[in-house]
Amino acid sequence: MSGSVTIIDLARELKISPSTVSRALRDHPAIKDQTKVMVQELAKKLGYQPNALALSLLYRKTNNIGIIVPEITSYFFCGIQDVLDPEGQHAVISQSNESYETEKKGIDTLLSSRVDGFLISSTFDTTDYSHFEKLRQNNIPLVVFDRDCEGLLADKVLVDDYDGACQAVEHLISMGCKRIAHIAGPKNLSIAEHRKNGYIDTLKKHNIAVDEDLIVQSQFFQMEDGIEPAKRLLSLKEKPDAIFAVNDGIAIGTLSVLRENGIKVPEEIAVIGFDNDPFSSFSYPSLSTIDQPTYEMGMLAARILLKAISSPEEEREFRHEVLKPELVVRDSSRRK
Amino acid sequence: MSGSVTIIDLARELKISPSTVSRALRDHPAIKDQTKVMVQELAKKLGYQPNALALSLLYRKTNNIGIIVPEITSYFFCGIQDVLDPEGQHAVISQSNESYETEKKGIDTLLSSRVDGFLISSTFDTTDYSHFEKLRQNNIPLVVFDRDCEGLLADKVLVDDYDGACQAVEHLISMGCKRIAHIAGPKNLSIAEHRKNGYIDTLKKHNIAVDEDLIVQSQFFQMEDGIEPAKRLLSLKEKPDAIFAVNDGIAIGTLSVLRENGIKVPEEIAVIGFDNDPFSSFSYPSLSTIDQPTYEMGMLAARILLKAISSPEEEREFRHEVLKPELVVRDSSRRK
DNA sequence: GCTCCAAATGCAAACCTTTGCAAGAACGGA
DNA sequence: TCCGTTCTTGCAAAGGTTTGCATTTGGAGC
Repeated sequence: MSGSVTIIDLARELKISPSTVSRALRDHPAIKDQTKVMVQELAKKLGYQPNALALSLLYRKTNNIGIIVPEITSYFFCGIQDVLDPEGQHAVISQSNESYETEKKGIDTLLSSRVDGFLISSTFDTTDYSHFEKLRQNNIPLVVFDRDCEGLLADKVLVDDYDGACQAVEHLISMGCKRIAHIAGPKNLSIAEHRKNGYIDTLKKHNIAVDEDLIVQSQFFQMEDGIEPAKRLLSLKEKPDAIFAVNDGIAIGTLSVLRENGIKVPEEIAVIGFDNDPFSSFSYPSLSTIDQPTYEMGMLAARILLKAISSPEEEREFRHEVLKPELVVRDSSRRK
Repeated sequence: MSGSVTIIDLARELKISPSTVSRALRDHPAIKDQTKVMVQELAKKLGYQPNALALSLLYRKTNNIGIIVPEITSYFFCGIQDVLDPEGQHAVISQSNESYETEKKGIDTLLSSRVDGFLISSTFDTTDYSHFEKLRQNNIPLVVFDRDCEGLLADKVLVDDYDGACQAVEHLISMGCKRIAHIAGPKNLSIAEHRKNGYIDTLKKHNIAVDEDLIVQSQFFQMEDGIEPAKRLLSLKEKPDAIFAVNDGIAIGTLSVLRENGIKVPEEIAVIGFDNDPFSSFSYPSLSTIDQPTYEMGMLAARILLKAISSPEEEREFRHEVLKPELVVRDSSRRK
């Protein structure tokens, strides 16, 4: 940042006023062509770059977007960046690592650095939304994506987890599975709850009794977190013939347990995950799953946020976009 | 950002000057205790937050760090954030997607937003470093990490890829493998080059002839990019009995090809990757690999950068840290 | 009541840019 | 030559904060 040349430097050099330089650079009609050329040439020669800080201060807009996510992944981030970049906006990221405290701190720190708006996907532990409410009170736009915060008034871009779960279970049923188990996600997390509800309702729809023993819970979303729940399912007297895991990580962990126990997938137990993570097509057997449009989710969330930032403060309707997920059938659930 | 309360607001409310308010808030000794209390209470009541923009302008320091990486992953980012956070620094991220042009644009855009320094891991295509040199000319600190830019004068935090490759190949040899193939990475990428050199030198050290047929190249680093090279290796008249892949992604792709061809791993062909990606322990068979200290790399790079930013412009020695990777043996190379 | 000193506070500049308004310059017409 | 336009340019304020220096305030001592 040192050695940067300012408009004042140019003005001094050319013995004209800073305002004239400013106008010349922005091609203001009131400036003589000769002056414009003179200024622009010197600016180029000296490598003048406007000081974004001064502009931010003046216009009360930093062109920085705060992003708070449990874990940063490149998929949705691509979508966000592809929207932000052309608009000259920057992504300032804070990873919450599934910690409510970290998330809260992240908001404060980004807030004090004056980001123009927030894109947020909340943690497991986030049940209290007062730190989000605070944003609205400060009139800072906020778009919630991926993980819903139920009851929070905000723009939202979500995936229809319920529908995805229905598709997954319908598929398993169509493959002839009768005892379908579910490894559910962390308790108070809405996406996990919706997936579980989709599971339950689909069973009911097909007049299959919901057996509470067949619903176990995972603590987190990583592959190793699938091991324990899978073992619990295997220890049942009446084993399931299919497992619908809350996400691909858990499903992969499950596959490893089944493999170790010599259980044939999908012949003995079919498995399906959720997310369509890139490794899911390379697991053994390749994992059936529900594809989420993560890139689109990132784009849409970013677009909505930018619109909210640029639009006047008039009370808008909050948008509530729900993207459709899609069944991807692979070997782990393909019978015969 | 609207509705934010300033020092001037506090001053007006209390009928004192902004400078007094400023000093009171910062606990300046020249201010009467009574005044301090009065100011601090009002500040709290009104939710005053200092305007970081104004401070940045004044101190010529944004407390923003620019991060440019081919693809953002949470592992090294955790390390970076854990260093940045306590120092009140923020990560502004630009993903280059392995595109040189995007990388260059990323530098310019972050530069104009006045980040204090850069953490950079360059793309495949980056052979010209003039955009990095520009940073040094502007006196903006830069730490290169993970992927080396050979010949560039800058602080660097790298992993000893050569040594990692040696460990991998030594291991394969110790398991009794004779015809060890290598799936190399993109041509001009230094880490790929180093890994390949480690492979070659280790073979030579053990008096094993280097067979050019056994060295094939992958185009990128994703799992699907391992398929084509693996097939090429399998089409050889004399098949290899081991494959050292340039990274875990390629190795996983390779495993899938071997599986499809009914080749037993590790009995017929042993496989080892590089990186210790989280999915590598859940592949089938679980993948032997070289663990990289990504978290430490992130931390160290961030620490060095912060130091460079805070230290005076005196010409320092550039630091050149090389972290040691570590062999992780799993099923894909364990010969009884 | 006056002087002097210390304690407490205020002023103004600096960081960099934009922009409404005022002022200066140039020029045409009479 | 002078007036009235029309072009150009400059001034100053605003955005929020810090800080060296000057100023005010208050009280003690004589």
